Amino acid sequence: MPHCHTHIEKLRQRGYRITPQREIIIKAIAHSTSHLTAEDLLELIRTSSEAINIATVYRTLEMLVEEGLIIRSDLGQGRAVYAPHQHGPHLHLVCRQCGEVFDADHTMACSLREQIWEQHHFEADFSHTTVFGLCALCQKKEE
Amino acid sequence: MPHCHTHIEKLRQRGYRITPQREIIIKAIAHSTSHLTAEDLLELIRTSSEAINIATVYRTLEMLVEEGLIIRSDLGQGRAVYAPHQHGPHLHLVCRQCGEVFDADHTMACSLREQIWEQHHFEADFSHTTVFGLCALCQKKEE
DNA sequence: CTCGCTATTGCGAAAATCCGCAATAAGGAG
DNA sequence: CTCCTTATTGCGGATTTTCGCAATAGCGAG
Repeated sequence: MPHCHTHIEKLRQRGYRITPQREIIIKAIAHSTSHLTAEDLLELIRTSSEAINIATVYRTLEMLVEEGLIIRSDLGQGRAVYAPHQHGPHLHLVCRQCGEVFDADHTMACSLREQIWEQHHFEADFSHTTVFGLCALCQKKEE
Repeated sequence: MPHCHTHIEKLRQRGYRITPQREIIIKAIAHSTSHLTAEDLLELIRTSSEAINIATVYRTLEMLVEEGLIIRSDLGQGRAVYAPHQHGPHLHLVCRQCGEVFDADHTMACSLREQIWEQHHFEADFSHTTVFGLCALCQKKEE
């Protein structure tokens, strides 16, 4: 919630036009504490304001992902979830079991980035990479 | 190609029924050298044999992923690609510009996996993690 | 404040993916 | 080999996500 205006300013500076639809979407996702599907978001918006076309929601989400303001995770099952990216770049640890998303410092990936560069001349960007696995809780449940 | 029968045997032992459709799909994907979408696979199959329903392709792919015989990566743009798991797990380096996919040795991520474990008790699985970035070619074009 | 360029929206339709259900067939038992 | 159980297929249709295109509307210039 304190980030809405920062985000909007950032987008404006990068040459994006600030439309009412974008403001609404940005506010809604910034206020959310957990990850949302595009449909969730649409529902949220519908209650508080004019309906926004679902295609616009998808396009805005795609843009926000590209600009690094939110993150998108494909959790399988043909559904993607979106979440605010409030504390700067980081890795996303997504639990395969419960779907929970944890943030990890992306600087841990520095040496890996260097190795990839040396071997493939590929400039890897770990600033919002999604890593699947099992969270501590679900590991216990497995036994 | 040498793995088809191993795969089929494995599935049989795990209680799956071996249908002609499954054999065809397993052979097609095992023979492929690169990543395929479900549609690619359908096309491949159509040329050599009876048409198989696309839903069956998806269901078989999902099952093979669950059984760990193939891997699935979401490369964004609403498309998933599937690849044999025979050459061992690997990282997917996806170029943001041209969309090309490169494979990298996943053992490079070992130390990162350990760090994540120490800091978050999260059991990360890098066996088919997708890393976005810029490939060597597109880096040159950027200048 | 008005004008003009062009980014953005909404709409309808196309893709991609998944799902329910009846019909079929794999594989074990006899 | 035949029969039975039930996993699997094909089909049609639902859902999720994307796309093309005409209409709309930000926002910078004047």
